[in-house]
Amino acid sequence: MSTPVDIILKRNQLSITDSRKKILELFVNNSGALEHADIEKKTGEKFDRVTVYRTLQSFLEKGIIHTIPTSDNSVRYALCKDDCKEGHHHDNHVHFLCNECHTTMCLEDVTIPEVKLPVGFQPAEYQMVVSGTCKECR
Amino acid sequence: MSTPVDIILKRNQLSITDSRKKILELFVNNSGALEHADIEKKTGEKFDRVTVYRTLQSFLEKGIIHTIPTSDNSVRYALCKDDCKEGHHHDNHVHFLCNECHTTMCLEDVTIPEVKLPVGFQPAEYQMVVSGTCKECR
DNA sequence: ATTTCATTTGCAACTTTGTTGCATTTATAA
DNA sequence: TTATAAATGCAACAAAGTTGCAAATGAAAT
Repeated sequence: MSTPVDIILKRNQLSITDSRKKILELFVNNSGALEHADIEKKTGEKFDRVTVYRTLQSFLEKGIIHTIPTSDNSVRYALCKDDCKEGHHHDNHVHFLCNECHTTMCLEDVTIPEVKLPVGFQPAEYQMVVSGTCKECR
Repeated sequence: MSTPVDIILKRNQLSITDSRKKILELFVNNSGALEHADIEKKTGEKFDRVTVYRTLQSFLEKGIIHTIPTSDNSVRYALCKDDCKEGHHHDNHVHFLCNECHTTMCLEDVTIPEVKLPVGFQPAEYQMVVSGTCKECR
């Protein structure tokens, strides 16, 4: 039988391994974004650091997850809602960073507004992160 | 005599030292944002890594520079246009990241548009980064 | 100009984070 | 069940960031 996680892996031509299943499950079951350290903790350091790096890398390449810009030196990943085209996907939603619980989440329903750039600037991608207090913490 | 850089330091109650002068000059003379590694390179590794970290930290605390969100694990800093209030400053402009020359720059004239968040979300700060091709590279 | 004193710097030692090559293990398909 | 390509874990490393402390320096007062 195929679990939801297996289906995602298959659809992206990734072989179904223990680490990929466990790590992808984390994203599916977590509403917020995860960074490398979170994953190591949540899997109980069951997998090698290298494996986690490589797993995240391949999820990223396949468009299963996307990164969220942060002001610090961490890299945060979140599940792409639906299938994103391999390579370039459309991540046109706003991200929210809660200053209380420090969770980063996707606001799938909030579309990034267009902005008028100075002459000569050719936009390709827009990223927007709003920080403040989230629904749960207020 | 006081150079422009000296004035900025004095205004922020920072003693005028060699490293602070040189590093602040980099920001004043560079249009784009700088990360730690850039600063070490551009100063010719004249200053200890620790000094650079501490200098950036104090500039940040005084509101002389601000960070720009990035999707990777780097931290990019740029000069605050005018005096920002110590601690919380208003960095309500859009940032542009060029995919050709990899420069990150402040678009001071482009204000981040407001977005309507789902009920319960209390915004405090907005960040927006547009990537694409800049004025110089097209 | 000289002295004083708090601040800043550089060094050393360390922790954490991320990378690479390679042998072993595992998943998939024949 | 077996063959084989892919994924994993280990080891060794490289890079990034931190901390404590002694020495050097800047600013203010004499």
